Amino acid sequence: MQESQSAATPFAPASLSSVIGVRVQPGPIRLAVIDTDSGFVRVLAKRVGEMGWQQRVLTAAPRPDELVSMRLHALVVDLALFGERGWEFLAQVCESVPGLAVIVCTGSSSVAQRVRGLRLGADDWITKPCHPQEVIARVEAVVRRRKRGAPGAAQDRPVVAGELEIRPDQFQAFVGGQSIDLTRREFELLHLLANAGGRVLERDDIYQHVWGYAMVRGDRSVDVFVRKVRQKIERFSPGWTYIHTHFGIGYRFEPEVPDEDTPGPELEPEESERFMLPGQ
Amino acid sequence: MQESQSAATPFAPASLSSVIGVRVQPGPIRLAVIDTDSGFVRVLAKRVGEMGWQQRVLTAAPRPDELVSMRLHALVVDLALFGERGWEFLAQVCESVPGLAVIVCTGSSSVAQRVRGLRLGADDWITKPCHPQEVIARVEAVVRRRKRGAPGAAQDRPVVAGELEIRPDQFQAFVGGQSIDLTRREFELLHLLANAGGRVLERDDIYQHVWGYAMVRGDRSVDVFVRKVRQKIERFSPGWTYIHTHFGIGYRFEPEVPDEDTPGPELEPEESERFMLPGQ
DNA sequence: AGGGATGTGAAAAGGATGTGAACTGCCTCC
DNA sequence: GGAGGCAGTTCACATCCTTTTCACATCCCT
Repeated sequence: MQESQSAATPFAPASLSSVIGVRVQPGPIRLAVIDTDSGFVRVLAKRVGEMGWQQRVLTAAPRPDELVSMRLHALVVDLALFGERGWEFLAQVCESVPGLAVIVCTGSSSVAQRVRGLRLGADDWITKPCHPQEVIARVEAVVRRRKRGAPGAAQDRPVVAGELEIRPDQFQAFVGGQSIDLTRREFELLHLLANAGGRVLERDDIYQHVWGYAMVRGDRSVDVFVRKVRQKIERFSPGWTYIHTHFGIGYRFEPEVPDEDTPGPELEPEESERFMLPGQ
Repeated sequence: MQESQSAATPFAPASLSSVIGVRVQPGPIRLAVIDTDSGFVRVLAKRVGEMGWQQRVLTAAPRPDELVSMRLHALVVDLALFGERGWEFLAQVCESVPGLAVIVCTGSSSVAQRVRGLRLGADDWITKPCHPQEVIARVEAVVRRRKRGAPGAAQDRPVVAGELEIRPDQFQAFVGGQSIDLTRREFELLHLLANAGGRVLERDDIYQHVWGYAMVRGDRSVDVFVRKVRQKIERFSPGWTYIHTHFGIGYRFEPEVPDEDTPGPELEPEESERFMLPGQ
């Protein structure tokens, strides 16, 4: 009964460990680099990959709406690529994608240029040549600062799956606007699974991520909580199956309405099939 | 702690939350510089003064709680002053005052040192000698990044919710024009919750924003103040519920009047749609 | 069929929150 | 200078909710 995984993302496939990761973030940082310096890009990409971040390398300026659709956390850009239009690009990006961390990484520059760049909205300005570790550290610093800015889970967008709506800002899931009444652990479990992009997550990984420490052999907590979540969802979204068991492995999230006849007696299946994979 | 006032004006009393908060920069940036390099400090102070910022120059390390009471937005520090204890100081400040922007400005350093500093929580690392304009631009960039998310002066606009009217200009809440008589912290707490747009705020976030520094485990201050605020509101607006508890997470603000005519036995009372917020 | 893995229900254990009150430090007023 | 009040903190206790644990049923793969 093994099932195939979901489609690949535009980003380099992230390892499971990076999804479950060490608690740096709700997930790995999504980073884009705009540069043509192949040596620099290669070295940086290697380090970024080691960090478990997702990355994209661009050699030309994307449109602002493309940047938005990439759902980036940070952008590293060499303004030299753009010549005179660099300032314009920088200003436009900073204005149209205010949540995006912008780090300029470019060759030698004057104080006046750096000040201008920072004033236009850049978050940092690094002078080449530079060490990739420093670039990474500065990206981290900027992203960290950005997340601290807004209390509450403004960073996570709601996920709609089948009749379910998972809202990180409420630490709660809803069906038809009504709260499922999940506890914190239950919610985190569901949230983790729903954001795994259809992958099967192993028990140990789930436990590690939701409970925060390593699972001891024989611990049934994950199973018990999966049951609780299933029950609570079933009460409000009968007929649907969201959490699938993979024997000997773990669990996988995917909304599935068992064929036909018994749709919702009262619940309209309006938002069916609207499952969106988180970001990417 | 030794200290010298570089600007004649002591810091103007300001909203506690504006120190750490998501708030837009209503007034000038409050900056402290820890350095003994009199030449650097003098030149920087001049520029800072021209910007209209408020500043303090310190020549020794203040305690974290002193930093909090200064209500700073940013701190520029030369780690060289501290010798080996510099890392310790940096780590402690960044951890206990998470809302404070920390910019290290120090002499020549290695990549490893800069990476270490940034990882410990510094927001930027500038190498001396440097141009004061660049220091200012970088401080601005960091502070700007932190206050993201609140367009305009929405945070200082009155909020009307249910029978409650929260007036930031008065540091007070009213019911029917009558003051609820909240204390400073009580008001800050209510104001923070009411401006969260219905999101659930975690205790740690609340504490960090209202109290200004990191909450230690076991601190019940948030709970106690929530009770005080609830009591005071209840006296003037009986029947309404404004602050909701989310077990294991924190609190959420949403005005709700229990309908007494249609007591649905087990069904949750419908969520109120009378709650309007300006921003968000 | 056998052994291990998972589903299920309920009781026990563990934590979190509500609440009242004592305690501290600071300020004002007498 | 001291009494009294106010704001904020800390503590103890009651209560409620959550999480863990356990025994047993059921399911799956070999």
